[in-house]
Amino acid sequence: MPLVCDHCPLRRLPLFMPHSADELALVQKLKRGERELAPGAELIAEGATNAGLFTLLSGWAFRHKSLADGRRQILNFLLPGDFIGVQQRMGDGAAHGVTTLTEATVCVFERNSLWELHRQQPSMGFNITWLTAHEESLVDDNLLSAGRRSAEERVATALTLLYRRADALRTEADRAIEPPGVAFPLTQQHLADALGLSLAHTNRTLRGLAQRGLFEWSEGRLRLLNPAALKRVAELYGDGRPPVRPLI
Amino acid sequence: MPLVCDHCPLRRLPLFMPHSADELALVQKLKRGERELAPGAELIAEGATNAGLFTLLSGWAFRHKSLADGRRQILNFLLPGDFIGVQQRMGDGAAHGVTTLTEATVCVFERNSLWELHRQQPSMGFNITWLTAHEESLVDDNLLSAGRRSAEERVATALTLLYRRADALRTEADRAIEPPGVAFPLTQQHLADALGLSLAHTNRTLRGLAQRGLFEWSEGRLRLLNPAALKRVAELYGDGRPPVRPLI
DNA sequence: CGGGGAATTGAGAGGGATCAAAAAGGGTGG
DNA sequence: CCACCCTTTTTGATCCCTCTCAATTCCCCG
Repeated sequence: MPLVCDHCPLRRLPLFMPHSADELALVQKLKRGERELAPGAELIAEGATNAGLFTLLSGWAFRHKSLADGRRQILNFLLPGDFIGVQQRMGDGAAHGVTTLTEATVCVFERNSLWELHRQQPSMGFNITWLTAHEESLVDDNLLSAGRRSAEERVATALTLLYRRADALRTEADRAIEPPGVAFPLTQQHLADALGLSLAHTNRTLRGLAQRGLFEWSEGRLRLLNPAALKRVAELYGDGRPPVRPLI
Repeated sequence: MPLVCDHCPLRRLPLFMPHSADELALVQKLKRGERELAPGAELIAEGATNAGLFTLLSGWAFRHKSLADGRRQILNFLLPGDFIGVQQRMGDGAAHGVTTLTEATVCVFERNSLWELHRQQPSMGFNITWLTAHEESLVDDNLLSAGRRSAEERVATALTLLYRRADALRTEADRAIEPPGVAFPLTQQHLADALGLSLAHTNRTLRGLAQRGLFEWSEGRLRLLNPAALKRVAELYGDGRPPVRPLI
């Protein structure tokens, strides 16, 4: 039986802002159900023009597009709480695909919910704009990396930013219980596709940074052993706490 | 004296969708005035956290971010009708800057208009989401280029896509009157910064394609002499007509 | 006519790509 | 518990696309 929004475990995390009863009721009303996905499942096919609308409840996924000969670019990674499918109907350009990295659960909305959310609760419309603009800023960062950063800088940047996002989804209790580091369910191939590097070079670069003691990545978990040094390599500033965000 | 929205020449273009009287009245009410900018003027400084909100009325501009040592990445180009400043307050990451390429005029809104537009006219809120999502899809394309396309493919892609956008802003009458091609107020340095290439290599690549007779770029105008061949090099599909879009 | 930005062109170096293959892991059915 | 297969990670060797650094040449403008 599908989850009641009000009981959604994500909402209890400090990362997400509280919503009013009216807002929650509307989201609940528009919710069509849930869908479980296996690792590597295509939630939205590349080129789909009228795909659905989802909120990622658990698991990781990524947006991607590719060229005819198979070269693939990962546009950004999706973590729990990310809203999926807003761009699908609004571009002329071929749309991107969305594929899961792990087992995942998504909350399913009807396509028209995008408009209903705006119409019935303008604050939720604003929240959608917020999320869309925020995701764009992630893509901006990735473009800066792909366009202007060296391989080493790209890897350091990606590890740091993904670590921060993953970490922000945990409670203090989680941090105490879990083994060190955060779950990091990527393959080096995924990282390479996200950074615009070849697999071989991504591996060598990772290896180089790891041997300098900056991080440890094994058994699907990532541990930053020297976050300050990573930040320096990546030329990152800021405290790294992702901003409190809405949850649709 | 500032322009009355209802008389805005942009609205007469078939590229922009019609808006209701209520919608227009609200936009008019939130409009604070206009601002004229010289070429190369910084409309929003990189790193500004509480910048303004604008609609580009005339001229070209671009969004960009850069690294400490000066390497710069242009995220996407802004043409008349583009809405500017939505992302500014919503990211943790440092914000991008916005700089003009030509003389430009922007319509100035108060920062809080973003919320007022959503609140007072949900349809305009939806339009803002639309524009934000659409801009994200442009950045997606640029990331695909920077990450996975060769220099030649990047140049062909950028020329084709920019040509289409510029062309869509003209009326049939304009096309008849103007000299061949579209106004293309870029410098090769700008193109290089947008594509993640060096200036020298961008020049050589442009030269190579131009000598093969694919396009002509001189005196600030771009003419596609062989658009089909360019599309082929770029691996682009679709008819290239940008979708009809809202105008805030 | 001088000056400054933009476009070109050359030469040489190098960061990553490619191509291959070996080493690790991780299931899975027998 | 083991043999086997498939995926992922590593590592090596070589190549080449693109960058860097430097000059020139253009072109526009005062």
